[in-house]
Amino acid sequence: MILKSQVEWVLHCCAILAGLPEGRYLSTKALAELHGLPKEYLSKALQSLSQASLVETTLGPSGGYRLARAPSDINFLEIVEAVEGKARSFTCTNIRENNPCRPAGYCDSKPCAVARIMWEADEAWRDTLRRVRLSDLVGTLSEEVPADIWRSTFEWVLKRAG
Amino acid sequence: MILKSQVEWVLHCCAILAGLPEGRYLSTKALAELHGLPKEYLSKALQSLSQASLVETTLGPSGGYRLARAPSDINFLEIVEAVEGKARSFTCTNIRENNPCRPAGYCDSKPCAVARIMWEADEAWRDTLRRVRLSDLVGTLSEEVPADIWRSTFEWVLKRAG
DNA sequence: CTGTTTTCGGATAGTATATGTCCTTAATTC
DNA sequence: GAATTAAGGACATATACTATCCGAAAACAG
Repeated sequence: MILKSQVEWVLHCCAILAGLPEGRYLSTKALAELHGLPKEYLSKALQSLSQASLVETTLGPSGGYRLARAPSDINFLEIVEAVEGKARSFTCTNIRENNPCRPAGYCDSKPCAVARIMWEADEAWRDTLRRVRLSDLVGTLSEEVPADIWRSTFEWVLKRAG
Repeated sequence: MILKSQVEWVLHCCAILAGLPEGRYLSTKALAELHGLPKEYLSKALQSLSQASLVETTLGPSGGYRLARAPSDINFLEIVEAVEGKARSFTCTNIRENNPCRPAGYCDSKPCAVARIMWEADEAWRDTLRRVRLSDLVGTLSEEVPADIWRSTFEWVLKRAG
């Protein structure tokens, strides 16, 4: 059970977009360079954010991405699910139905007990991510990243933001 | 992020093994037939349980698997990790190090803030599974599965248990 | 002792998914 | 009109999952 590397990518990208001034856009090219990522493939991940309506885009030079909502109104789960999908990590194939001791045509009243437990764990994972806002990440980063690096990074970004 | 189907398989198998009388063994063949699973591949999953010391084995006819500990002393996380591995679902590749604004040779004092949040969610998932004992599953099943199916299943099992 | 059954490990093949690249199209800016 | 961008399709590669087959060693029955 391994998350796509795209999850890591878009989380870092969203943190950068969260620091972008109102009305400005940042391109795939800039985000790829800033994080040392393959531009073409990162583009696919950003398209996922776009399809999930987490970011807005414009075309042309000075075009790119910006957040569609305030960082305090976007949580981690939304970002993760945008690229990873909303499917549960555990899929029940109902192997209990293969039990040769079952009467033919017997129908279960409840979903499988095994699945219910696995889904509960899945929900705990989702709940944790749902509780963390993008603004929380930005807050942590602005505290932990050395001030000069933090500042020069956004100078670098603003120089490239349309 | 999708768990292997083997996870579902071994959980159901452990539930059956938990109902096995003291000192008896159940073979891969029987477990595969009972759940309608490919015998050879299920064998790999059961080997994982064996390597994790969750089950004990004997060879020869009348050989097979039995639980190494009481069902109340085995939790879901142990079983899941036996086949799924103990690795975290989110792997941090430290893309922040690619930031061109970083001074050369700069070293981070803490693990990445993004990773810490993702790992926290991972821990919530693990905690949930850790809290559920195999005996809890058996308890639920014995309540929910119709008594006649439950009984005939274990008659079927005992007929094949060595 | 011989033959059968079992677990276990290695080898191998097929399938699905993840990763990565390339190209075209339409919109936007200058 | 030329350059730049997001979007999406097509395609290739890599990695993991699923599945099967085989041989070895151990246990058991006759």
